[in-house]
Amino acid sequence: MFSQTVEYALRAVVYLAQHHEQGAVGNRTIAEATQVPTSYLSKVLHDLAEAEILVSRRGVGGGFQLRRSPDDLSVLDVVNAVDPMQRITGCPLSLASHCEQLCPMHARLDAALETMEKTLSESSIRDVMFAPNAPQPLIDKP
Amino acid sequence: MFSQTVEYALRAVVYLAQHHEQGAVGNRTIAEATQVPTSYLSKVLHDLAEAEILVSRRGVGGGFQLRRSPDDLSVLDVVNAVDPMQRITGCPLSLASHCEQLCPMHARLDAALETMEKTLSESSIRDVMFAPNAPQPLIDKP
DNA sequence: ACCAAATCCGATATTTTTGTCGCATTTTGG
DNA sequence: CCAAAATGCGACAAAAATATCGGATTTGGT
Repeated sequence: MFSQTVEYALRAVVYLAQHHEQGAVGNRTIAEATQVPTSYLSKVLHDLAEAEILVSRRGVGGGFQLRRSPDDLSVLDVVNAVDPMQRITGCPLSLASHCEQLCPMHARLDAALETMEKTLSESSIRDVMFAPNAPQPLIDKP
Repeated sequence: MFSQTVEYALRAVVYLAQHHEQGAVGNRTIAEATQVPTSYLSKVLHDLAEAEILVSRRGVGGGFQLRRSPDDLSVLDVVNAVDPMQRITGCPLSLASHCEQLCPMHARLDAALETMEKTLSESSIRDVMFAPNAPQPLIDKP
């Protein structure tokens, strides 16, 4: 249901949130910490930078960094940056009389998508970094 | 978010529910009515038959038919037959301390999946066939 | 018994997603 | 100014999802 790419992007963003004070972090470092293939991660990070979620700095001491605070960044923002949620807006069969109002079949599916979209938009990155009596993302020892 | 295959399977099942009294309906007929590629639909129908959602009868006058009533068949049943929902049960990174309890990041994602799964399981095929002031699935004229 | 209608099923093709590689470009420090 | 560290980026490779084709098999009617 969630693509591999979404999972990777979330790992990277959460990692950067955890190391926010450390300035820019290189692709290699993030890849190792998040167990994502290095060369693929560089693509994902690039997408996140294009979506203005990360800032990238080239050259020595460069790397990636969160552009906004983890409080102002939702999980949905990250998802949409790499693998945008596709709501059902028009009739997939292009039936004329379904254009204005979807049939109940597609309406239900879209309602489910809407709920999920809402849940993701209401979860900030900080929200998913800490929870009582639960381990922290990416960190083995509690 | 929903695969093409899920969309096709739902169209077919709803079509068969709409033509429940007519006995078995051939692949060709369903494909035309639902605007699904004929040869691909035959695979999807086969999967639905294996999942015991449809009965298939070969030979002259054969075709596919719902095995259960549309009231006893949920959207989730159809989804799981062709493209099973994958919940997040264990830590995708295999972190030892996350095995018992997921970190909040994965916990939230899985909660969203759980909500969607619940919604789909609570929607019967009959539920998505009719709604007040809405067109019927697959049928252009209201 | 034979023929035509229909699913079954395996092989193959196409497209998208996921992943890899190498080189160009940018930047800092000596 | 040069070398090393880092991203940018385009081309390529592999895997999975989607789609097509053709023949084997089953079945009912004549």
